[in-house]
Amino acid sequence: MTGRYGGAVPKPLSLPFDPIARADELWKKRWGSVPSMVAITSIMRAQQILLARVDAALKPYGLTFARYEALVLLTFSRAGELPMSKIGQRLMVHPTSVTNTIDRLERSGLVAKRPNPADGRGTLASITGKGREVVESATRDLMAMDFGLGVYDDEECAEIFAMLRPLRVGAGDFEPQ
Amino acid sequence: MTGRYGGAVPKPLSLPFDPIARADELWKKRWGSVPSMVAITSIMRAQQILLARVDAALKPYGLTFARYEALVLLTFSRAGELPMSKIGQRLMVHPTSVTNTIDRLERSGLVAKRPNPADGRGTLASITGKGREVVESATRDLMAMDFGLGVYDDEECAEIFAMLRPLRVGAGDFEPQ
DNA sequence: CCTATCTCAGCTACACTGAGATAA
DNA sequence: CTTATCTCAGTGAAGCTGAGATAG
Repeated sequence: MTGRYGGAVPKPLSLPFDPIARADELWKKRWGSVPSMVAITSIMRAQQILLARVDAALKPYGLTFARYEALVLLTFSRAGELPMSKIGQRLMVHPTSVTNTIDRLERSGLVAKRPNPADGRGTLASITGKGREVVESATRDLMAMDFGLGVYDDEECAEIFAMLRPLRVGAGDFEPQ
Repeated sequence: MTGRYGGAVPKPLSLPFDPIARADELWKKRWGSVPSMVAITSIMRAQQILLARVDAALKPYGLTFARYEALVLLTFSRAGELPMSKIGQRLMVHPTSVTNTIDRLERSGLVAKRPNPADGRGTLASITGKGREVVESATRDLMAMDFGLGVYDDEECAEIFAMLRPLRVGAGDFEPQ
């Protein structure tokens, strides 16, 4: 915490006004009312805040949120292992990103890789005992901090989920119902 | 579009179920009900979807959303110019990121830099005529696509803003009221 | 002297493209 | 042969730390 650099991301100077509301006012005068601009800016900033909080909580484990999600996904599978391709589909990430993520988890000893006996082309990523321990501890920590969403109660969290679901449906993530 | 790579980010295979709802079910059995996990995952995915759409729309202009936001901010200032430090505070980004962003805009001829006459340490970033043209065109495009939020009407966009505001307040972004 | 502003070098995490090996 | 799976190399955008120059 040496560099103060004027107060940027971690602890901003607390602007005397809501920057998004301010942008909305100026936007209206120039280009007309655009509620979607206000909404997207809110989502972008929310993601930034939450990712910073969660990544900070995961740092002691040498995990990022992306790697944590991969570990959880493996935990949820029957045998504790999944093909790389399945991981990419479920986490909505690029295949080369899966390679990268799993390689790092492997280097940390949290995941092992082995050829897929059912498909000579494929590779299985399987969670190790150490991986299971780490995911348990990390999950306890994240739950204790409500994944950075402590200002909301359970019902409000459910509303956020419901509110954003149509966007995911519209993006073709899954077949509704 | 040569690499099909199994269908990842651009056009997923459309899972037969909602992956977040599925995770919620499995999560409940193992760690108990955690609505905040569902909410954060929704926000992360929403941001990913929107950023991909907006960045695609801005690509013809050689802009990213981050650079576009910087241009808009300059457009909103009285003289079309702001100190680098102010830009960082308003956009909530790191000072070195401001340097990087503005340098790229300068290389594209959309922004010019000059020493701050009121503060010998500081630098002003000022939008150029070309920068104003580009931001006008880009804004027209983004508004035409509702910033990727076409599935929501104006009222729903306002709800998203209202819903996420307490999170930004809690992060110390600004003083409410 | 201390603080503020900005830049640079270097690092990390991540997404993507393109190419290629291997197997279904 | 075509398609699918995965890896590697390289690029680009972005964030951070640490250090240092310069000025208030």
